[in-house]
Amino acid sequence: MNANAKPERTRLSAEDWEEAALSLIAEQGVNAVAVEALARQLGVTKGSFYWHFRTREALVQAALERWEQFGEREIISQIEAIPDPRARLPELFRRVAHELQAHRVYAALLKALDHPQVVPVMARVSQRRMEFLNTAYREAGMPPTEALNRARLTYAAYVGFLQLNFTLGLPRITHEEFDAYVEHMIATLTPA
Amino acid sequence: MNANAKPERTRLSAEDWEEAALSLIAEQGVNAVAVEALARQLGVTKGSFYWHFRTREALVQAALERWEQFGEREIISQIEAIPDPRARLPELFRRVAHELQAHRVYAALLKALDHPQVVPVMARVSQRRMEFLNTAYREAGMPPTEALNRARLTYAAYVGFLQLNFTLGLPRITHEEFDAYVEHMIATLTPA
DNA sequence: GCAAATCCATACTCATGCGTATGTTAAGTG
DNA sequence: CACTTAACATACGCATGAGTATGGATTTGC
Repeated sequence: MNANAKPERTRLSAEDWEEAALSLIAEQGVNAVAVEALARQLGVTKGSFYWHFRTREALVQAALERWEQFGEREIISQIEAIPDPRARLPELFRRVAHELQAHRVYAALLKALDHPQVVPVMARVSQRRMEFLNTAYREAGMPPTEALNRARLTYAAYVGFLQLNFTLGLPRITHEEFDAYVEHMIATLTPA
Repeated sequence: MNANAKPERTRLSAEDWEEAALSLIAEQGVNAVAVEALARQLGVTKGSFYWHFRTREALVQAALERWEQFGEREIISQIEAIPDPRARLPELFRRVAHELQAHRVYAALLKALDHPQVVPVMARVSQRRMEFLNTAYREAGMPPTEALNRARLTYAAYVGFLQLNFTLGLPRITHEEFDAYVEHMIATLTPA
């Protein structure tokens, strides 16, 4: 019983360190990733760490690239499975809105953009997502130029929303208010 | 001649330190505000600093509050001077779009939101600006609930745009593209 | 069942950056 | 011109956290 409450005294791999670093980033930001602190949390010491990684920078890099690979997939494939192109965008909005838990790492990285290592990762991820939005708008019947600008606008609104409501804790919006806001977004940013 | 190229060997005041800290924040982020580095830049040593401020934290706090006070005023009063309420929002968008230089501090603070001292300042500033947008939308004839949501959406788009284009250097948008984007924002987010 | 990897602990070094202690110079002020 | 105070210099202490050196403990392959 109780397979991993006491961390299941097995030996660690590099991936274990990367996962631990990622969840620490999600909770306390990139700057909180300190090797001795992480080691304590994993029940080992620095000696272990410096066997798996040459430097702290290498760990952060590996963790970020790991997140970049396994982070998105889920929702995108779900949305592409929807047959009617015009139904995809509203559905995308609602899905994203109600899985904000999955966006905690993204939000955490947004508020760590002074760290030079996260900037290129976030740039790539944001670029891909905006291109996804771009084709979604075109497939919904929007002319190319307008679709690109609308994709930019939509993704900017998403990023800004995370900043304003996650990072800054602006006056706690209620659940009903939030749903109304999402519907307002759909009505404003989505083609009729 | 040459009144302040060689820093004009006069003695410093607390305000001088705050201004220096602010411009350093705008260029290199909050974490770059180190007292010894700042002292070198001002041509003095730590001894001077710890006469004016009790701690580094106090300097950061003072600099942020200084920015909070003298940061906004300009544009808001200019916009309120426009007689036709429906003309204010488009004009606001265009003004803000072309004075992005003035928003460098705001962008710099956006990417330093892991620092606990900047969060409350940014929360207050963002709140005030959103309320300004809110009344602007109502004065343009929008019903209250919709106006509030539209204000949230607009400001989120603004914040997100700064993040995507300032902090992340997403594929250098051209001048014409940018103007077209602004007009698209106006068409999408502004009442006809 | 024993060697060679693999994984980890212990005990350091070293740089950075905040803060302190105390001495020194330049302005005022009576 | 004495003397007080604002503004700075110099030289420390001290905590934090990265990285190293080296040896001990476990696996794993043969």
